[in-house]
Amino acid sequence: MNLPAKHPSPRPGQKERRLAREKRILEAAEKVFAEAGFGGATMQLIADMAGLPKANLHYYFPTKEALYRQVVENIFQIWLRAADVFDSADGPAEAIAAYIDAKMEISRRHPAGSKVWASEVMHGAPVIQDYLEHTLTEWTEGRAKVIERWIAEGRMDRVNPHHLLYMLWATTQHYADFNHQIETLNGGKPLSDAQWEEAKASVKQIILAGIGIDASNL
Amino acid sequence: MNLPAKHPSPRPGQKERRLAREKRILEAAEKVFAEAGFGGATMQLIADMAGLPKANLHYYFPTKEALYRQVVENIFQIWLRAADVFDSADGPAEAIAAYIDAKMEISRRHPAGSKVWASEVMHGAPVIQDYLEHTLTEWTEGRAKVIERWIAEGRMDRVNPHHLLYMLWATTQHYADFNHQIETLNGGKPLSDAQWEEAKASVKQIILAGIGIDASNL
DNA sequence: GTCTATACACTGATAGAC
DNA sequence: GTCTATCAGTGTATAGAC
Repeated sequence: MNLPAKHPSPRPGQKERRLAREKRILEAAEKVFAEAGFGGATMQLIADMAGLPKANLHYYFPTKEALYRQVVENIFQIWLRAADVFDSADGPAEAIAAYIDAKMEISRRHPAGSKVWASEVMHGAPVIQDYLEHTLTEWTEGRAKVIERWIAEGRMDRVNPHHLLYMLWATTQHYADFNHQIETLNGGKPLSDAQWEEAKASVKQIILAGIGIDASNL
Repeated sequence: MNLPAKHPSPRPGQKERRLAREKRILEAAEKVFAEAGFGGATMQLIADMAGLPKANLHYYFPTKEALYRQVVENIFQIWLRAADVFDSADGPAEAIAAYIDAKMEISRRHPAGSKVWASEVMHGAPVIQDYLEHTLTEWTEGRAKVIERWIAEGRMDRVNPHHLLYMLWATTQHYADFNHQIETLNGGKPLSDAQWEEAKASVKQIILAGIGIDASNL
């Protein structure tokens, strides 16, 4: 006799199905939140894009805000992984070049995520404020100290470390957040592979030279 | 006897009153659109902030979109005025330094406007696309040519003019669009006068050095 | 576990009294 | 010219059938 368990016996493959569907929802949500903002996004749009009935969203994510929160936290994780490469090299030239490459690659592959992040911060970080105050603050202060050491060791010009970091963030994320403007100025076409390489090279050229680093051997 | 005209005889001071009220509405709208995005903004919020009944908004601006459009166009005008200083100097050092100063000042004085602009572009420029395609494209191509001439004349390093312009926009606007993040990293406090000066100096230092310009005499 | 139907709140916008 | 009252539409969220 079949005894359907009240709470579903986690049959093999069942949990995976659920996770796969959650992932589809999160990807759809990221796109919709990026295109319309939190206020302009509707559960209906997200559901349509994920290919399931609207009410079903509320089964996986109880509220619109919970879904949004999950999207933003995922983006922060991607941001953190890119931040790691800052420490993978032992000198300013390699570290900053690798960081620029990593962040430019995120802007290229995850423009929607970057836009959601930008929108969240622009609106005062209503859901991610604790991450800004702790994780981001610690990371920033730590990296500022590293930069100051490099300066003291004479390996780069004396610059304000915070403003250097802001410039790195601003410039790399601009290629995601303002990709529509960049495409319009590019004749309405997305940047080609070669143009992306030139963008990365240009950013590295100006910033590295700007802090007194000879990048000719990178 | 008093003869109230059907269509109000434009009494002295009447037109001014209307213009003043429109201005109050536009300022309130800019703030609300910046804080909540187009989708998250409500006519009720804007009306409350402007200090008049909701329905009255529709007397001055027929639809939410018309009000939004006016806000965005005003911001574009401010952007254009700042762009003028690019041509006011005859060399790259003065021109770019003046442009950075002007755009940083806008970020400081008009953060809400900058956020509305960023949001508009991030969402694909639904109302401002024609400005991007014409006014902005022409300005950008013109300035790119000027930069190329400076390069040819040996007055600055060979860099891609477009990516230099993107970096200028990204960096200066970052101080408005991400001011909440910057304030959080500044211990929860807005930048002081001295810190703003240091920000401007840092941006100019890195970018000018980055394109091979000696800024010691600026 | 999944979908249909619906409750309830709130939005942009308007009609009509003043 | 300005405000009060209200409408139609849409949004989030849920109850309950399957």
